[in-house]
Amino acid sequence: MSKPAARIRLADAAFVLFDERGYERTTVDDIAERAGVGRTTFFRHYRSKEAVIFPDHDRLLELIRDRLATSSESTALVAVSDAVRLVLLHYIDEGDLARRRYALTSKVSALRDREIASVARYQRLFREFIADWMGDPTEAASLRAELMAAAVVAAHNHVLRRWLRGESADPVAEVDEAMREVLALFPTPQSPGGRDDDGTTLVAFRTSQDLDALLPSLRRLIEDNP
Amino acid sequence: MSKPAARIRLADAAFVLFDERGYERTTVDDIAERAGVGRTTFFRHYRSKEAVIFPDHDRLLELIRDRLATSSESTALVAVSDAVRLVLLHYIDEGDLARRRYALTSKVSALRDREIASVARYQRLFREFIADWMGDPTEAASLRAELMAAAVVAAHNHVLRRWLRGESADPVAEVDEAMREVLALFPTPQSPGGRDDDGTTLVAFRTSQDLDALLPSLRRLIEDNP
DNA sequence: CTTATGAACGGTACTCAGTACCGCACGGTG
DNA sequence: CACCGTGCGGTACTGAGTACCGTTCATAAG
Repeated sequence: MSKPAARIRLADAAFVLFDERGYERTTVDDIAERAGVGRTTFFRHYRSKEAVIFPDHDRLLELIRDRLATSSESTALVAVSDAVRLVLLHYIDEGDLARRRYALTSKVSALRDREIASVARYQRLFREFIADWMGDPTEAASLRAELMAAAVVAAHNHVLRRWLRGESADPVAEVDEAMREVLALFPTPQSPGGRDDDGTTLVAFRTSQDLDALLPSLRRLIEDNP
Repeated sequence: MSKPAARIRLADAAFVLFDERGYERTTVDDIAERAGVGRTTFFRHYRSKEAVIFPDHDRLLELIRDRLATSSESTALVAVSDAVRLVLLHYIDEGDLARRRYALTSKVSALRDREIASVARYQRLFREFIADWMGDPTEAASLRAELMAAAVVAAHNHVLRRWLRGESADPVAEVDEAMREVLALFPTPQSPGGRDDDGTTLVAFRTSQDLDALLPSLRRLIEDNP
C-alpha cells in the first residue's frame, strides 16, 4: 500500500506541482522527483509531459466505438446519444480531477490545444459513424454527416464545460436535452411507413398568424412541389 | 532580387525539406542552412518549427473580426457567410501552397493537431459573435450559438478539404450553398411582424401522411397548448 | 536451493526545439 | 563624422523526448 503504482503517484505529483508553480515552470524532473521515481519512469508511463493530466483518450475512444458498433440502423441515433452520455459520465466520475484539469487547460494554451486535438478525434469517430449510417455517398450527405458530428460534440462540450464550471446541477439531464435539440435540427429519415419520401413535408416556422390563415398557402406549396 | 526577404526563403526551404525528408527528420538547422541564414534568424521570423508552414492565422482572425464588426443586427448572418467565404478565398489564393500544407498536415499528427487548434480559435470567434447577436443570455441560446458556430466552421472545413483534395471545381459556390444549408438548420428569428410569440407554432417533421389527415391532431394540439 | 526469465525501474548520454544575450554590419539622419 | 535603429549571426543555456544499458526483484522451472 506504500506503492500505489508509480503511475498514480506521478499524476498526483504533477497536479500538485502544476497548481503550485504553474505548468511551464514545472519540469519533468520535478515531477519524477516528487513522485519518488526516476525521470525515465515518468516517460515509461506517460508519452509526454502534457499527457500526464489527460484521461486515457484511447480507452474512451474504444468505449465509444464499442457502443456505436452495437447499434442497428434504427437505433443509430440512440447509440450516438448513449455514447455522448458515456463520455460525460466518465468525466463526472473523475470529479475533482476533471475540474483541476479544466483549471489547467483554461490557463495553459499548450494544454488547451492538446485537448482540442483530442476532441477532434471524437468528432471524427462520430462523423464516420454517422456517414456510414446514412449510407448515402453523395456530397450533400457527407456535409450533413460532418455538420451533425460537429453539433454532437459541440453539445457535449457545452454541457461538460458548464458542469466543470459548476453551473450545472444535473449535467446528464442537460446533455440528454441538448442531444434532443441537436437531433431535432436534422430531419430524421426514420420514415416508419414503408417507401419513403412521397408524403407531406412541413417546414418549421413561428408566426403570429392563425393556422387557418396559413392553410391555403400551405396547400398551394404542397401542390406546387410534388 | 537576390534577397527575397529571408522570411520567404525560409518557408520555401522548409517546404522543400519537409517534402524530401519528412517533417520530423528535418531540423531547424537544416532549414536555416538551406535558406542561407542563421538559426537565430529562423526563430526571428517564425515562432516555432510548426509555424513556418501555416498561414498568418492572427491576420486572418483580424480579417474575420473586422468583417463581423461591420454588420448590423439584420445582416449578422450575411456577415458570417461573408467571413467564411473570406477565409476560403484566402486559402484558394495560396493555391499550390495550401495543397502542400494539406499533404503535410495529413501525414504529420503534430501539424494536424496544430491546425485543429487554430480552427478552434475561428470557431470561438464565431461563437462569441453569434451569442452577442442573439443577445439572449439564457442557457438555451448559449447552446444554440455553440451549435451554430460549430456547424459554420464544419461547413467551411468540409468545402475547403474538398477543394484541397481536388474534388471541387467551384469551392466558392459550394461554400455558399453549404452556408445556406447550415443557416437553414437554425430557425431564424427574423420575425418581421411586430410583437412576437402569441401566434401559432408549427413543429417540423416529415411524414408519409397526407396534410389533411394531420390537421385534426394539429388543431387539438394548438388548442391544448395556448 | 539454484537458475532462467521477464517486467519495472534508474542512470547516462544524446538530439533537438526554443530562449536569452551579445556583438557586428548596414543604412539613414542629424 | 557621430548617432541610432534594424536585421542578422554566434554562443550558450534549459528542458522535452529518445536510446540504450545495467540492476533489482518476483516468479516459474530445473
